[in-house]
Amino acid sequence: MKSTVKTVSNGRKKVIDACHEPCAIEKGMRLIGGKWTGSIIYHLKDEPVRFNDLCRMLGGASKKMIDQRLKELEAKGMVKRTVIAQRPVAVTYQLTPFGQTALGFLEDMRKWSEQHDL
Amino acid sequence: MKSTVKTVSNGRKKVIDACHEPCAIEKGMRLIGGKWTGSIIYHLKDEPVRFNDLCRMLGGASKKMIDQRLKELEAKGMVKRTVIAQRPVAVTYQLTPFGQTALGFLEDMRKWSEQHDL
DNA sequence: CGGTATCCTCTACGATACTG
DNA sequence: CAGTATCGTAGAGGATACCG
Repeated sequence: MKSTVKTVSNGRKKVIDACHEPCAIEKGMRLIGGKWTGSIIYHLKDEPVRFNDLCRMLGGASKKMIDQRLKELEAKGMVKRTVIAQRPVAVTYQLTPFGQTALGFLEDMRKWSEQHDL
Repeated sequence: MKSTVKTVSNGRKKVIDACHEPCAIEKGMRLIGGKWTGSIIYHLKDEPVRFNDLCRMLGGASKKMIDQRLKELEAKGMVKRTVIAQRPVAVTYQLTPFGQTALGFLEDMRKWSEQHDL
C-alpha cells in the first residue's frame, strides 16, 4: 500500500504505486519469471551445483545474470549458497526446502512447454 | 539454430543467438511470464470477459499492456477474441482449450505464491 | 466501448574486462 | 574459480490523448 510521488520531465507530479497490490500470480511471476530464474531452479533440482557448472548448463546466460538471479533466490530463501574452503575455492548452490516447493509447478510447466512446442 | 550478426558501437561484429536453444522452462516463461500475462489467463479461467472488465480486474495495468498481452496470447492460440455486434460494440476474450491447459500449473503457482506470501 | 498513437523513462540484460 | 565493475543498448512498460 505504499505510494510514492515523482516529478517527471514536464515538471508535473505523478503518483506511483497507489494502492495496487498485484494478484498472487503476478507476485509469483515477478520472482520466478525473471530471465533464467526458472531454469536455474530447475537445474538445481537434484543436487548442489557449482557456479561455473551452472553457467555451462545455462549456455546463453551471462555470469552477471546468473549471479544476480542466485542472489535474488538466496534473498527469498529459495537457494542456499555454500562455500567450500579449498584452493581454488568452490561454491555450490542448492535448493532449500522452500525452494523445492516450487519444483512441482515448474516441472508441470516444463512438460507443458515441451508438449506444445512453443 | 538461427544465428545473426550485428555491428556494435565500437565497430566490431558480434554474433547473436549462436546455437542457444533455451530450455523448455525458459520458453514457457517467455510466453506466460510477461508482466500481467499470468494474471490475464487466470482471470479468464471461468468465462469470457470483456476488455474493459479485464482492465478493471487487473487494476494497475494499462490498456496498452493488456491489449498487447491479449494479442500475444491470441497469436499463440491460447485466447480467442470474439466481437459482438451491437452499439456500442462488445468484445470478449476467452481461453481456448489450449489456453486452459495452462490453468493447472498457474493455479498451483498462485496457491504457492499465496501460501508463502512472497 | 475497445482500442491506437505518441512520447518518454527506466531497467533489464548483454559484452567485456578485471580481481582475490 | 567465483565472482565484480563498467559500459552500452534495446525494448518493456507507463502516461496521456485521441479515434471509430
